[in-house]
Amino acid sequence: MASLLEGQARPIRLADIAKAAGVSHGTASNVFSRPEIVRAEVRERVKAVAEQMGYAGPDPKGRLLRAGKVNAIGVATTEPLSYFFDDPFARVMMAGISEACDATGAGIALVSAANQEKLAWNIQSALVDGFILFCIEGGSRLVDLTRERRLPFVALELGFQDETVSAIGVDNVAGARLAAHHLAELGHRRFAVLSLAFADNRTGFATPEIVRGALYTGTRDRLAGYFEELSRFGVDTAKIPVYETENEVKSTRAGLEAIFAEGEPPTAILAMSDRMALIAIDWLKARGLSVPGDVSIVGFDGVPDGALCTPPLTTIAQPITEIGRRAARMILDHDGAVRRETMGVELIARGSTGPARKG
Amino acid sequence: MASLLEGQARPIRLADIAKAAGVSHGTASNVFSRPEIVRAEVRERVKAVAEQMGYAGPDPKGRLLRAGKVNAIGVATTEPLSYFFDDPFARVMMAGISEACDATGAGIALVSAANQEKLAWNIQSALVDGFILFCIEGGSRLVDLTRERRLPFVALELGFQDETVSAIGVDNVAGARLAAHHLAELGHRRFAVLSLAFADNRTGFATPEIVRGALYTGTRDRLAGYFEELSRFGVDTAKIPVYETENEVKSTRAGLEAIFAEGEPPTAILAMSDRMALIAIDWLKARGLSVPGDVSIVGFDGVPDGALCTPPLTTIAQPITEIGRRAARMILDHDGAVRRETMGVELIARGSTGPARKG
DNA sequence: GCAGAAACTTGGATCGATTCAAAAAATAGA
DNA sequence: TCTATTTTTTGAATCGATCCAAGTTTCTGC
Repeated sequence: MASLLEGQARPIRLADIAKAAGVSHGTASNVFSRPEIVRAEVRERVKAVAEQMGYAGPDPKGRLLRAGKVNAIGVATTEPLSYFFDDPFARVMMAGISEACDATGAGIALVSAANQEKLAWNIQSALVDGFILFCIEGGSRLVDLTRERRLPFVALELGFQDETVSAIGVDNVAGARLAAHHLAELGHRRFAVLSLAFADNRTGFATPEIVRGALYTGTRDRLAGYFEELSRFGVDTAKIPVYETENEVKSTRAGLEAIFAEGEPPTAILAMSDRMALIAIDWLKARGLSVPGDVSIVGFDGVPDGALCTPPLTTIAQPITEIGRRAARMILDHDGAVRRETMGVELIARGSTGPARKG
Repeated sequence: MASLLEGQARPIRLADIAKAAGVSHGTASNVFSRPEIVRAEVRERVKAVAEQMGYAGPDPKGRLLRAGKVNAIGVATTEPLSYFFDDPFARVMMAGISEACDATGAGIALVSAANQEKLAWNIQSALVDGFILFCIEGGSRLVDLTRERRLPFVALELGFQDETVSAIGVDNVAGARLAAHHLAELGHRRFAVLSLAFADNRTGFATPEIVRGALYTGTRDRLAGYFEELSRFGVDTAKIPVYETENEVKSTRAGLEAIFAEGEPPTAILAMSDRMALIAIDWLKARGLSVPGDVSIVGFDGVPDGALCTPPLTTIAQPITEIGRRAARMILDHDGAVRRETMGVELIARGSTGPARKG
C-alpha cells in the first residue's frame, strides 16, 4: 500500500533532501554539483539522506533552466526520422556529427515529424543549443522555421543562395564538371541526367524554365557543371534529357523508364546522387543492359555503398564525414558569425564507367 | 553598433513582451500557447510587440520545467554514438523506434560518450522521458546507471536475468536450435561457433567455465540452443570450438584464423550475429573457400545486408523493427509496470548454407 | 439600467535546480 | 583570550515559462 502511494507521489526534490538533512538548498546543491566545497561530514550525511529517500539526483530540467545550455545539438530534416538510419549519405554525415559530439560529450537530438505542423512544433520545442539542417526537400521551409528559434544553425548542402545563413557544402559546379569530363573523355556523347529536385514536389523531365527558376541552387549548379563541361566536348546539351526525381526508388525508376523510352538511349548517365546511381545500376542490370558495357554511370556523393556494389560505382566523392564534423563544430563553438564553407570534391573512378561503345 | 549590443544582450523573455505590450505574463503566455482564449485585439497587439522586439517564442526550457515532460526518448549505448548509424542491427532497430516516435511526435535523443565517466554524466543529464538501452558490451553498467535516473527504461536484447528490469528480446534458445537443426539436416557434423561476448572485454576460445559464468545470458542461451540441437544429431558438442568475439571485424577474423588453424576445419559455422557471419563470408572467400560449397554459414539477427551479399545469408531473423517499435511504445505509454517480452524468430534459408561435402 | 452570464485578464504560486553575496563557524596566530 | 583569516553554510534571487483562482470587463436579455 505504502509503495503504491509512493509510486503516485511526486518525485523527491533537492529541497526535500535539504530539509530532511537539515541543510540549506545551497549546500544540498553543492553536495551534488561541487562536492569538494562541502565539509566531508555534511556531504556524507546529505548523501545518506538522499540515498535513503530514493533521490534520483538533481533533475536536469531544473539545472537546464538555470544553466541555459542544453549541451545537445539538434539535427533536423523534413524527412521522417528513419531517414537518418536509412539513407547512406545521411548516415555517413551523422557519423561525422557523432564524432564531433562524442569528443565534447554533447548529445544529439533528432528532430523531424510526420507532418509539417508537428515539424514546426518540434523545432520550436526542441531542447538543443543549435541545429544542423538536412536541407533536402522542403529545405527552405526548414530554414525559415529554424530561423525563428534564433538559435545558431547550419544548413547542410547549401541549397540556397541566402547568404545570411551559415552553410557547408561542396563545389557543385566543379564536381559536376569532373563527372562530365570523365565520361566525355571516355568517348561518350549521348547523355542523360538523373537530377535532384529543382523545387519541392516535382518529378519529371525538367525544362529550361524549371532549371532557371530553381529553388535549389545546388541542383542547378550541378547541372550547369555537367553542361558546361560537355559543351566543351561539342555535345549539344539542349538535347540531354534531365529527369528530376525525389532521390528514391520509385521516381528514379520512372525517370529511367522515361529516358530509355526515347529514341536514342544514352550511353552514359550522370546521376546527381549515388543513391540514384545505385538504383540505376540495378534497373539497368535487371533490363539486361551491361554496366559499363552498354551504359556508364557516374554518381555523386561518395557513399560507402558505392564501393561495394557490382560494378563498383564511379562517383564524385564529397568529404561527407568531414562536413558533418565541421557542421557540429560550428554549432558547438558558435561565435555568432555566419560562415559559409565550400569543400572540395574528387572523382573516384571505379567500375561503373568505361569507354563508349563504338558506333 | 546597436545590433552589436543587441547580439550580446540577454534574450528577450516572455515577461519583457508582456511588459512592453502592457499585459500580464499570464495573458502573454496565453497568446502563444492558447491564443483562442485571448481577445483578438490583445492577441494581435502582443504578437506585434513580440515580432518587433524579435522574440523567439516561448523558450522550451521554461515550458519544460513547468510541464515536466520532455516528449523525447533517450536511446543509450556504451558504444560510440556512430554505432547507431554504422551497425546494421542498430539501424533497423532505430528505424522501428523512429516509426513509433514519428507517430506520436516524440523526439529521439542519442546518448553515449567517449568514456565511462562522461557516459554516466550524459545519462544523468539527458533530457528525456525514458530510455531504451542497447545492451551490448557493458550492458550491466548501463542498466545500473540508468536505474539511478528513476525514469522508465527498457533493455533491448535481454542480456540479463534481472527480472526487475523491463526488457524485450527474442527466444534465443529456439532461434539457435533452428539454426543448428538446419545445418545438421543438411548433413553437417563438424561445427564452429562465432560467439558474442559472455562477459565484458573478452575474446578468444570460450571454455565451459566461461560459458557457465556468463554475464550475458543471451549469449549463453544461444550456445545452449546450438548444443542442445546438435546433440540430438549425435554431434559431440564438447569438441566444437566456440570463439568469443567483439562482434566486429578484427576479433572475428582472429576467431576464424584460430578456428581454421586447428586440425579438422569445420564444414559449418554458427554465427551469433549476421555481422560476424558477413565478415566470415568475406574472410572465407578471400581464403579461396567456397560458401556454401566448402563451408556453410548461418547468421543471427536478420539484417537487410544479409539478403544483399553474395551468397545471400541464411539466418535466424528477429523481428527487429517490431522490437524497436514496441520498446518505444513501452516508454511512451509507460504505466509503471515491468514488462518482459519475448518475440519469436524464424529461419530464413538463403544461399550461404548447403549440403555438407561428402567424406 | 441592471442582474447575471460569459469572456477575458491578472498576478501570485510553481516547476527544480544553481549562484553568489553575506553570515557563521572553524582555524590560526599573537 | 582575542583578532585575523580561512573555510563552510545560508537564504534570497534567478532562470523562463505555465497554471489557476480570483478579479474585471463585456455582453445578454428583460
